[in-house]
Amino acid sequence: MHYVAVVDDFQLLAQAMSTLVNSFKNFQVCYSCNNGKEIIEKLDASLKHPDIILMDVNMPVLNGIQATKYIKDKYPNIKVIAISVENKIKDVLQMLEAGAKSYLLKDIEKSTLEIALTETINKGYYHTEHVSKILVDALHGQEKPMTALKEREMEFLNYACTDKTYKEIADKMFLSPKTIDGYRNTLFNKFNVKNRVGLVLYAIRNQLFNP
Amino acid sequence: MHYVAVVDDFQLLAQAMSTLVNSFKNFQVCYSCNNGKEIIEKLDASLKHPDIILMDVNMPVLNGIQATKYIKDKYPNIKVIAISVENKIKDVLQMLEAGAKSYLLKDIEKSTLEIALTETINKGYYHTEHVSKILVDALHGQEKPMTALKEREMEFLNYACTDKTYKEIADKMFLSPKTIDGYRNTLFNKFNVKNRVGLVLYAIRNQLFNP
DNA sequence: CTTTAAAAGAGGAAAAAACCTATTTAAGTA
DNA sequence: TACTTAAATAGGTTTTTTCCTCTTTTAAAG
Repeated sequence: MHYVAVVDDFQLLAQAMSTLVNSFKNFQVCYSCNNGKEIIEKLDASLKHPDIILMDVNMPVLNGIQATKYIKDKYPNIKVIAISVENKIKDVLQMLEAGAKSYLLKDIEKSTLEIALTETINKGYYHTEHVSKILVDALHGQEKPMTALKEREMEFLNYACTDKTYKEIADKMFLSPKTIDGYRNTLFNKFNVKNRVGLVLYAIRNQLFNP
Repeated sequence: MHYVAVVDDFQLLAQAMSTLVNSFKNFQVCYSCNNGKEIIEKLDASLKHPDIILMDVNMPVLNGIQATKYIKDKYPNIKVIAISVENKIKDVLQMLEAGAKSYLLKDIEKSTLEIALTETINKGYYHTEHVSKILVDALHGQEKPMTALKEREMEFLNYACTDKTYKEIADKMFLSPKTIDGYRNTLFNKFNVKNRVGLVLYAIRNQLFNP
């Protein structure tokens, strides 16, 4: 019998997922928490630890990436499986880098979860096709190392993602409208877009701006 | 025994939620679907209907609001309980307006779901404190209930949320650029925005467009 | 068969956005 | 200090967007 901890701020999901895991033959939930801080506190307070932690990525207080880093450092034998509703490339890479053994997406099925748990116990990891693709792309697909934006460019981008005119943005940033013109063209080139709507969408899709 | 249908694009949650509902004494899941279109097709195809539908709000293909409207219209006896990870005021109001009997938030607990199901069967509705507050605020604070978009307006909106120029959109929609001009002005007024970036942001923030 | 309302379309004008090609300024470095 | 580079800035032009007011067409209602 292998013991599993479930960590998810979405309580309904955490509890339901526990029920699901308990229905699997060789697995049993030992505890369920609602954020990274809680699971760490539980681990630090108890002598017997779970074999696997099903860890949500986006949580308040302490998110899955931070919690996983801490856990891998202090309890390297505990295997962490990341579970997220989002499949943002950044999240996946950060989570795996932090030490997660698997990364499951929201469109997973009941049986997949059992397979993921079993494989993680047996082979030490479980990757869906989707995640494997992200990993491969990240390794030799140096296509878009996403040129880091400078402070000022970032500031402009955030204004560009509002209904302000460039003149208004210029005022806000204490720059000439012509300089704003320059920032716009720079970002158009960096992001390979051709107008402001393209810029806004790119920013949102790459988490440079939260709508 | 009351029958429940679960509709959620998050399969893991849909299946887990089904397990949870099945564990309640007087409830049993009759079917589980992954978007609004699926549930409607199942209802239309079968003679025996569920008493309650647990309906996610944000789903692809056909979202919970649209599905609920259809269901309340065609099968007024089926009670819909909305479930959402988001607690956006607009979502709540639209969902209740569409005919949902309850609106549950992501921080719900196992027992709350059972209570919500029971109350909805007995009293016809179940509101958490949080949702009640939104309702009261909405009554006092004149939140305008988002005029529904027409088919063609929706189509235009989706094109407007791309980097296409209005001329290109006109070509795509087989309309004159001047008519497109009209659609734009209509939506500017409906959404109370003043330019295309505002339109795009409004669409995204209100789930009329997925970035 | 009118009356009415909504959708589609048009003309013209002003504002904003987008695209060039420059020059000036500031800052870091050999 | 002189050299180099990037940020800031200008001028000028074209295209697109936005905002008016107005007519035609279509569809629904009395």
